[in-house]
Amino acid sequence: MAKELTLRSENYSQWYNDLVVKADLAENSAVRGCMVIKPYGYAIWEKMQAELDRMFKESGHVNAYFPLFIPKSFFSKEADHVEGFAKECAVVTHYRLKNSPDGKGVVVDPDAKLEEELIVRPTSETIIWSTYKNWIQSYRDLPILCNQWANVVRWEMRTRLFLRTTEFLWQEGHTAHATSQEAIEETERMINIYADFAENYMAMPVIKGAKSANERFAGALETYTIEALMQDGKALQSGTSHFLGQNFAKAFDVRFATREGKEDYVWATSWGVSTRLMGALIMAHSDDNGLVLPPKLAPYQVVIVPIYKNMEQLAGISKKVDEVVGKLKSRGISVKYDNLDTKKPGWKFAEYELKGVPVRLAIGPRDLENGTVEVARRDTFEKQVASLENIDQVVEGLLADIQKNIYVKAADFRAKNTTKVDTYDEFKEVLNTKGGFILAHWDGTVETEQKIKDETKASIRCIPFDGEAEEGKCIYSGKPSSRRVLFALAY
RNA sequence: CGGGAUGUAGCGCAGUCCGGUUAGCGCACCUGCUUUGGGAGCAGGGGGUCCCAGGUUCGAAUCCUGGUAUCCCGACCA
Repeated sequence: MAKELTLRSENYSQWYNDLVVKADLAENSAVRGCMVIKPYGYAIWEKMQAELDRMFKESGHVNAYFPLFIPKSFFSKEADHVEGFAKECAVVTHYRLKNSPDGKGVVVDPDAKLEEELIVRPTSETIIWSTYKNWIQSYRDLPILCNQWANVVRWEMRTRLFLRTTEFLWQEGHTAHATSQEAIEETERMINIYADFAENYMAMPVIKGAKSANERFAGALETYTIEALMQDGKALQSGTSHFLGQNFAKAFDVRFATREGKEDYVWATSWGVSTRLMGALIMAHSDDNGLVLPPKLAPYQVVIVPIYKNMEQLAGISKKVDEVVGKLKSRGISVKYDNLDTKKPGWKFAEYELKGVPVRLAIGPRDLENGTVEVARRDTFEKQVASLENIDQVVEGLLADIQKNIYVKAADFRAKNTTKVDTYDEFKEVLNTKGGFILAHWDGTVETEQKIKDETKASIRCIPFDGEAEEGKCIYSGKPSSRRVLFALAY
């Protein structure tokens, strides 16, 4: 029996443990706050990776790889950055183990102490900029548009499956430019790519905007973000793109000869998305029957379940299925035929719903006689009987429809849960009863932002790019404001 | 790192307050038969350092002390 699940319980951790773990996505590891991502979950990540990587390359970027370990001294070069990152890091102090003198297990060999400690990268700005220094002499060496797929470690106090694990997988882009203008354009280009990916592949609507000074990345002059709304009414920062100005170039002394023959520091950006996107995908679309995956990211878009009484019947069905599989594949549709004899059809139906497979085809003796197939869609649970003749066309249309439908559903949800408020009382009222995104006026000061956060836990998620200019008064201080900003409780 | 809760079979739990047969239940697993269009039924079976280390006791899953892990709430953060 499927377990009764309450999706909006405000306890996603419980929900993950009950549901997602069983859907083979991830489980907590023995290592503090780290994830074991099981094959099915990893297949989803690989799909995301493939699409993002393609988008990066189409916009002129290349991949590279930098070391996991960063000498401690690298961190003392960028003051703001250190302020933001120096605290919660894993530090390597020794390089050897030896047998314990008491014969029980092993101990760290005290003689193998490193002269300089190594930091397990929490992000790679410092090591990459110390490398770029050697790559850049002239404007002819610019721009550098590198991306790295890697794991990073941040020793957070509190971890949450997918959203804030000690180790996580991500990509981090680090670019170097000759002009401020060019770097700003790159920062914007990448946040747009992230938004495109979120909306058109993950089927998850996002709001693009700039972070307030308070929420900015350590060492950045400007941080752009995409913010998504989860089904429990909380916001999730799903991707960021930073304009770093010349901060890192100055810290790592990366200068170049300009076209005019002068010397200048290079301009930088960095941008990244992580396995947190898998959390976003799950929380944005799933229902009490399990995952709902957008067809563009589903490890297999179609599953075929045979229904039979004996092996002879199965053989007949399998023959027919082979034709269907061939037709689907020729249209670029990924399909899994589950002919395992050890599970029954009902079990398989439930299992693939849990895994979020967008379309399920069931073929039994009845269908064989009539030349039909039962087609079921995951997002609405609707079933129809279709002819085997043009099943590939039907499925192709259905996949496109599902991709669109779950986006529309999420967009509707967000529209219903976005509220404009004009007073602080109203603000608190909405926050406590309804949650979601709140659009309100703000006086632009760090003090006000911080006070609102301290009193309500709500933070400014972003200053939306597409917000209209509108005169108003700050809900907290009453001072004048020229536009609304986006508030929410966040993960 | 502060507050709270919980560690008993692969998973979910009861038993702990008030110590006392061989530690129990559901799911899962194994065998057999019947089943197969929405997580099958019956019968039989296997699986436990009761988180770890000490202590109290004739006797500890249960009481005491100290660890440790996980989860929730804060602080921190992609």
